[in-house]
Amino acid sequence: MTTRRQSTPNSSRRSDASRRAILTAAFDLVGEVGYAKLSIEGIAARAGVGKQTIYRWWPSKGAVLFDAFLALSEGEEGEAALPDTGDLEADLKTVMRATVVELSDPRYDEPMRALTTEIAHDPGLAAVYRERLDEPMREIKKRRLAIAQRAGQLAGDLDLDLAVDVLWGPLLNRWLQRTGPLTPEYADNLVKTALNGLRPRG
Amino acid sequence: MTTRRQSTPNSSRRSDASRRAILTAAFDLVGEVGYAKLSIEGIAARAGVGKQTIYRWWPSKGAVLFDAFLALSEGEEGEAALPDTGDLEADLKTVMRATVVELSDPRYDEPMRALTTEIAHDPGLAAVYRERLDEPMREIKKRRLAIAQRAGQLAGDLDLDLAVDVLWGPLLNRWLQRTGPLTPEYADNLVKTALNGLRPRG
Amino acid sequence: MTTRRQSTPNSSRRSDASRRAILTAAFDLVGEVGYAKLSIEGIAARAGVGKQTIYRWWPSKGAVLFDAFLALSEGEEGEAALPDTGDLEADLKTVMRATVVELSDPRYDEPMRALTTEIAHDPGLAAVYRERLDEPMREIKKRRLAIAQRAGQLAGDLDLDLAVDVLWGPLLNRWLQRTGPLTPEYADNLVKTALNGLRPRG
Amino acid sequence: MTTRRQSTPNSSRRSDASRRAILTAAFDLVGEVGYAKLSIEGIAARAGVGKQTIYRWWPSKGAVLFDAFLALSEGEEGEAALPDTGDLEADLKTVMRATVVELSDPRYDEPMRALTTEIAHDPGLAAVYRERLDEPMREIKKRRLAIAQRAGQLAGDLDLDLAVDVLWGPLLNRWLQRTGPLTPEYADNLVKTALNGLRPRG
DNA sequence: GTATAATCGAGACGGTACGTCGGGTCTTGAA
DNA sequence: TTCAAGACCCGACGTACCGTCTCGATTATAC
Repeated sequence: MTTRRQSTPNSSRRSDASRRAILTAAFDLVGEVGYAKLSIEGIAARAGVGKQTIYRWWPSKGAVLFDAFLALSEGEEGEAALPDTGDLEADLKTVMRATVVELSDPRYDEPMRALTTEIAHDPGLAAVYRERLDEPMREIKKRRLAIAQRAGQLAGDLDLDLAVDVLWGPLLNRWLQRTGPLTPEYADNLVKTALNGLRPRG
Repeated sequence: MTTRRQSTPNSSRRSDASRRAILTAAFDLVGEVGYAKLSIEGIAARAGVGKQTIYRWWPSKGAVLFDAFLALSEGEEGEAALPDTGDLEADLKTVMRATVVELSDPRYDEPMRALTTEIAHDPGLAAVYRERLDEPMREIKKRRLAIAQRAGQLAGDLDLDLAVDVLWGPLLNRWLQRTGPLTPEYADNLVKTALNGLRPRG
Repeated sequence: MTTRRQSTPNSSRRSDASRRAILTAAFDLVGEVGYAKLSIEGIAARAGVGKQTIYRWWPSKGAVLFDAFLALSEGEEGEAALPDTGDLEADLKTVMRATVVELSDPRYDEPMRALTTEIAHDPGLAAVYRERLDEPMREIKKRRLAIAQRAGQLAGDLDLDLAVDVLWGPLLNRWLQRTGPLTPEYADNLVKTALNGLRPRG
Repeated sequence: MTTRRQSTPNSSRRSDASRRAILTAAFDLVGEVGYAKLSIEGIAARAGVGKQTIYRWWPSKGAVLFDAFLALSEGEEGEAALPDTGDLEADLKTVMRATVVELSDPRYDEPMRALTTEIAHDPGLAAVYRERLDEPMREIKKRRLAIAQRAGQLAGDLDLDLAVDVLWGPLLNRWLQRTGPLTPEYADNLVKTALNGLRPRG
């Protein structure tokens, strides 16, 4: 039997109850009052914790929030995979529609914006984000695309990282900047257009 | 046709010197200290202006910053157009490379991140942004794409708004989240891939 | 027929309506919100007058308030005299009781405290106060005392200025510092004690 | 009998260094710039203390100043007594002349005016003032008068509180309102007149 | 009987201070 | 040693007024 995997290196003295209370409080609060009004004091008060306990273990407000997200996605990792029915376009549409639903859920919208913009301003956080969240997710996506590529459904010389960008980038950008509404139809059109390209086909 | 005098409708009593000083100070400061450390107090001090003069005319820090951007892009509007050599792919690569250069310029990087994330958190600001900056720019892009479409270089049923998303979304997303480096090569590959699609061609 | 006596030297152009509105507003406001919260802006707003109109004619908040008091006591001056029934002690008690009543009237209490403390901090104002309000009142009091002195009811070598101090000083001090309640009995005892002295008689 | 350690009941966590620095700064500043220009911000800066530390422990600017006075008079209390040579008039003149000197000292004049006028406007402060400063001082004075009264030097039915008023009220009033100069002669005359009364003596 | 110049209401302006919030550090006493 | 609690110094918030400064729009003489 292996020891419990630990996402944050802990001193043996560290109170796990406090840690959990802080992450929960942070996630809840950012959804309630928004990122701008989120404060360490507020998190500490809500979590029933001294401010020092937060400062002792996290370097910044963004780091707490980030850990709160990590805690959420913990356990999903490793096993997750994109659906594979053999029909790439259909599978991607399914996934993209699910992403649309998730981004539209007010319960996740605010916290996710908070995390995203925090990352945009903090290169250090961005690096951790890439390593701990973005890369694993990207790997999952690339896995499905690689299967399709091997089956000749994607261009043989296609850079799969770029492919992920072309598929998800437009959606995330539209979400973040509210350039337009996020609908299942948009998800479908996006997948179709990205796959076929803007040029006319034969 | 009469010339436009005033880009922002002003009370007749408003001091234009103060307005300009504030916008300049805001833009400069956000580049120097970053958005997180940008303060109304700092802007006022740098601009040699009372705080009240800022609060009198702008509802928020983000709104000041936004106006600073507007002031920058003023005058360019209306005449601007994407290059048109007849070769769509080459033209788009030229534009996309220019965008890469601009986004890499530290003089614009911080302020643009600040504006972008501010918009992400403030729907009101987002609406103004769409109307005053995003839509005009998007129109310019769509104009070039429409020409190509009429020339049969783009799919006849292509939604040009979506096309703009597919072309620029990936780049902006990579920039904001620092998912990877912004290089001219990336710009080229992006354009090529978006035009041809992920699927194999002929 | 003589021309109207003018308490403040006026330019012929000065608007008397504004002047009156300002003094009224100042007096009313100091009674409503207290001296600490009395502001030039408030007075101007209440009087329906531009701030500059106040600054043009008065050097300070205290000066406005002072003029408001002058305006009140205008017209009384000159004719007023202390009662003279022949019985000095009775007459002084009457006057002192009236003073007690006036000082207890909430309509005058706050403004009078304001004026008094303003004078305490502003020697310039104090000088004007002495000349325009204190001296005239003191003269009236001394007139009555002089009559009594000539009638042998007061010590022949008595300094009447000091006598006024001894009679009214204790009352004003008790009022201002709230050292004790202001009652008619206190007024009576004060008069009696001041007249007879602290030493035993006879 | 145990020694008293703490004059003001303190939370156990309160920093006594800060408390003292604040009181000293307040007293010094009021003497330097006057009460009108005394600001919490200024006190905090001078004391090297955060503003919040002042707001945490005092409700108002006046309360700080008041405590500064209390701190000054601490330690003197209890032992102090008026001189008693057997000659009441001489003793009172001595005391009254000392008061004149103190009130004329510019080092005490401004702060004392500030305190007095603050008390005049704040009944709450006035109550504390009576209890902590006025009553103890008054008691000391009455003690001396009581001795004289028992010796037959003062009227048997004399109200000693009123006697204190009659002796000190005129002086304080003249000082505060600057009705006239404060001289040793005035002190002497005041004592003599108050003792003998305004009426002629046998 | 009109010019014309001082005065008016209004309110923007550069400032100072307000009283509050939260940042991040430090200390205390209990577990 | 860590924890909850919270005082501390500090910086910024957004507001209230300060006293100065334009702005037209009245007025009420002096032309």
